[in-house]
Amino acid sequence: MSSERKGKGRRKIEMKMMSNESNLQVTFSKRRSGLFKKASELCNLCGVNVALIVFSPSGKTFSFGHPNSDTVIDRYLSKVPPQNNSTLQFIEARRSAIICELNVQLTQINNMLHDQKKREDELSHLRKATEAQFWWACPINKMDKFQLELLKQALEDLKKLTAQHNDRIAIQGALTQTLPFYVGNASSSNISHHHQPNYQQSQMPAPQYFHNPMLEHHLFGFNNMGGGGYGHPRFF
Amino acid sequence: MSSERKGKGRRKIEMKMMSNESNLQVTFSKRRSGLFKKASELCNLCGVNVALIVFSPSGKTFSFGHPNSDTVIDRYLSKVPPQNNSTLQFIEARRSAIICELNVQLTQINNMLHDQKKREDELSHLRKATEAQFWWACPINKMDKFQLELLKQALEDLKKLTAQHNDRIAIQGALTQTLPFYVGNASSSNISHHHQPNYQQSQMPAPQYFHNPMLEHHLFGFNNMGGGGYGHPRFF
DNA sequence: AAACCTATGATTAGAAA
DNA sequence: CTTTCTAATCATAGGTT
Repeated sequence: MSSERKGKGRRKIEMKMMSNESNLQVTFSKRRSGLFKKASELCNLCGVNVALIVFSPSGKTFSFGHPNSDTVIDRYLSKVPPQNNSTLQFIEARRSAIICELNVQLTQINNMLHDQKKREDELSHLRKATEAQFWWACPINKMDKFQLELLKQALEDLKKLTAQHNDRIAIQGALTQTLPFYVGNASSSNISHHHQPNYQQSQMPAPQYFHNPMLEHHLFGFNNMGGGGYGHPRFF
Repeated sequence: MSSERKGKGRRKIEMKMMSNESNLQVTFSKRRSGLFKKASELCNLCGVNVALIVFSPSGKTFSFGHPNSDTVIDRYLSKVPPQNNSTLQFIEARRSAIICELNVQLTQINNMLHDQKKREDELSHLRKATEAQFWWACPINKMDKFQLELLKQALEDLKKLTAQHNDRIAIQGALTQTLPFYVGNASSSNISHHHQPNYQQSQMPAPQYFHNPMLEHHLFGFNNMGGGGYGHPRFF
């Protein structure tokens, strides 16, 4: 489902050390170029001092500076206190590690957010589709005239079916008393039979009896509202 | 035309020092953040040494380093020869200026390329539209059966029109001999009148005589092929 | 200034050369 | 290692709040 893709264009990648060596090489090359371009653009647009130094995995040095990398580095080094004692270095190293860790966490959280948003959208679509398909499963006082007409028709159909069902069961019951061992379906008979008095199934006709799914919801609704009488429920 | 935009989303900007102060401030902020993010991603993905230093227009210092900016700067400074003499500094300055200049030129060329491509697309679309509208202006041997039928009908209509035109002119000629000084428009008469004998316009009936534009192209084609006779041309 | 929005320009992952 | 191509993803200019 979520793994299928139409195109094979750019894909999102996990923001962690790439394992594939050759892939890493290509990615490094591309992203280094992009990074230097961005630095250059920042200089062109804003005319600020920038220094950028990158060592490639293979040890090659790349640098960029505006107006000049050494000038910017000097300015930077003169700003920071000459921290040559081990305590400051330790603090610096720990800070760096913490930043890296926070970066990873941030990325993970972003991914989770993204996934969650996607799922939300899917659910929203699903809900809309469901509402369209099962419009009749909403409270009656929210239906429009047309929907009420449809429902009325369906309920009248149900009434007929229920009456037939009652008749059938009554006749089956009568036959049972006459022929206690006969059990069968009144498939080809217009005359229905009666059911056993100790009928232990649902108090309701099984939902699948009714071909129109519109009815199921309202049937159960009525059943809950009504006092749950025993015997054959009558709806009209 | 080219200045109208549907949406008000991102627009391309010229890659030169921004003049608007507050705009520059915002852009600097956004792009600085993007630059540092990219640097961080390069570290996360490729695990390479990176140092990035930026001084804001207002003088604030921003820096990033992996594993640590000072470490990377030290490594960088130990790589480059301690160039403290004025010649090397001069060379460096000139190189920097040249790079800036090249950057500007590159941007301009890219813009030209982009514009050219856009114009190309527009022309392509225009050509397609034109081909669809003036399908009948293509060589006859490239038409399909249906198109040939249409053209045939149009040419037969032309034949009739031309015959009528000839008759009209002949009658006009006769009238001229009878009424040599009459000049006027035959606006409300079914019988046309004459034009001056030293008629200097086209040897062809004016194209607008024919209501069907399909004919113009092929008429001129035939006219060029024929020997360009004088008098009233006859096409069929 | 800072954060958010949207349409659109820019970058780049993957595959191949 | 660098480049190219394509289809996605990402970044951001200009508004708005």
